[in-house]
Amino acid sequence: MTLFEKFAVHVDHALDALVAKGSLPADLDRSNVTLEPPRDTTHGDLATNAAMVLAKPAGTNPRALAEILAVELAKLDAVSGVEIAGPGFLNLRLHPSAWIDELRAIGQSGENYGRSHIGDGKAVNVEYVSANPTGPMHMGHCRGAVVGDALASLLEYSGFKVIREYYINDAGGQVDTLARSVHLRYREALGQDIEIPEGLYPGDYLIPVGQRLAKEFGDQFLDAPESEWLVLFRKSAVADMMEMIKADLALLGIHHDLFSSEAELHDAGKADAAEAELRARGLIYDGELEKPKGKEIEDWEPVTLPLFRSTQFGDDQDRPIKKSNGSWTYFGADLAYHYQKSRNVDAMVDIWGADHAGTVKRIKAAVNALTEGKVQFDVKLVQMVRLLRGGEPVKMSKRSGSFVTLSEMVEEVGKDVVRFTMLTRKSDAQMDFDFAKVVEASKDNPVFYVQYAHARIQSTLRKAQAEGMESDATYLNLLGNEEIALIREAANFPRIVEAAAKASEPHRIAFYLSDLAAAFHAYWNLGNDQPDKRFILAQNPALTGARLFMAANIGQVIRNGLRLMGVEAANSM
RNA sequence: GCACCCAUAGCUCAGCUGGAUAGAGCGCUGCCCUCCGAAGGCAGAGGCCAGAGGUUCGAAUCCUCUUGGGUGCGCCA
Repeated sequence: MTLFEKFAVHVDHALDALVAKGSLPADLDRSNVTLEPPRDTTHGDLATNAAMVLAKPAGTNPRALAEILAVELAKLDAVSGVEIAGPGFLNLRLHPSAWIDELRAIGQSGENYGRSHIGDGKAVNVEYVSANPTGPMHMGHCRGAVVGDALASLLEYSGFKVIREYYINDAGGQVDTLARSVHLRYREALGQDIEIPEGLYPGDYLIPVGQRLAKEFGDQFLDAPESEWLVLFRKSAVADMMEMIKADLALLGIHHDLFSSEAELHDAGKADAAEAELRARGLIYDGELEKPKGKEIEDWEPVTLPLFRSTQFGDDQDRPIKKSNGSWTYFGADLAYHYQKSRNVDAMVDIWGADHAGTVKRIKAAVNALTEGKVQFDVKLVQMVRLLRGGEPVKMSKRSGSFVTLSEMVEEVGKDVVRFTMLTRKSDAQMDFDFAKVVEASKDNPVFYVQYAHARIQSTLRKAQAEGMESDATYLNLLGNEEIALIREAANFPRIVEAAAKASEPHRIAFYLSDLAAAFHAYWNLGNDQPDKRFILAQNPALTGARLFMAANIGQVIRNGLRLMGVEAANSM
């Protein structure tokens, strides 16, 4: 149990005591009572809003309730002082030993410090990346991949049973385009001159696929009609693309548990089942679409299609689930996919690019209707990343097939830099990724800053060891105010992890680590002016051991945070 | 035309799901290496949290409207 959890219980018991005395009603809702470290450290170590939140329903005023609650809290051994402040905050000051106990707790928990059980073993499906299987991963996929992966780790660490899923869109028109593009490369491999028309994929990465098919099938399909090779080439090319994508993801340290195929979903009749279900509930009907506004469409003709009543859920239009040729629309297929998925889990999270923002509402509405709200479903949008180099935009042309690929990014700046940097903004805000800045060794680069703090800790431990001293928890009571301040920051880690998991916001870990690193660097610099504030004091092995113990455990917290982000901690730089 | 996202220091961004005097980095001003890593640190200046209403003990945070940016919007994927 962390220090905050312990004191939350203490506050609860103090309220119980007031109830027992008859000074507080028994049936008050305490869910809004919080216990937090105050922003301003002069306000003490912990603050609770209990008196303010409960005063009104208890029929009293905050100050009066605070007075009697303060008396109860002051009875605690670990509390050295209670103050009533502002509109009715209760500020608690703790004996240093309370923080030193927490430092010991970090030492005992080690790599599990920050782990929690708030997920209660519930199964959560996190679907991320899901790039179309038509080419290599490029930087546009990168942020969603990192955010999704970090979120999955975060949920796992918080006690959820996580399934990392990649949904392969291998049934739409774009994979037919892929197959045709590959057929061209196949002909090329057999010696024909080819020209790649507009609309097909021009990338070089399809050349080896064509060569492989040429080797496998000879000239069997050279002049054959499309109907003979399309399905075969499509399947084969998609398999190749997925191998390529998996290799790209592996460069970022990303490995999914489950790859599900849209085509297989249809083959298994899941989409039809979903449609039947929705029709039975009156959520699908046959009707006509309105002509889209804002854009002139010359060949518009009203057609009767099976429509989902998404207007019932706030969409501005009912949406078709099938096209006039009978095949599934993307929306229809996606609906079926989520329906299928929802049967095996307690919650689902999708990570989508912001370009799909317009469809979030309808899919959430549809899925909620299908699961009757029993399966929590959320879509996290990840905004665009602008690539820069020294402040100048990196030029990209999709038409020529020359975009910045994920593997190029990782090759240039490294996996850890990509991952950390992608988590330095909340995901629904746009971000810039500057190739020059992210590798800069300075304090305005958080990747470096955090790594540097960890490297300093490790080098200090190495140096101490060389001088025959080591981390020792025997004399932790020798630690002073500056050390306590640092421990206080480290002790925030479990709270941050929990909040980040609840909000599905992995970027909070990155910001926290920057704060912790700043606190560490500040502490370190005390030793510049005051030699007795350094870690290694030859004449004082007891204090040295205590400080090294603290340093080692600050390092542990940094490692735990970095691990959630999928970033390795540097031992030297 | 419509939907979604965003708007916080000169710049880039946090702000712990409603808490106290709104924070950090860059840039600017002034300091700190005989030293375990100065690749760092300390201090100062800098704010109408886009604007207007509302909700309540309390709003940058929640609701409505307005303004200004971004993204997307076909039976595409």
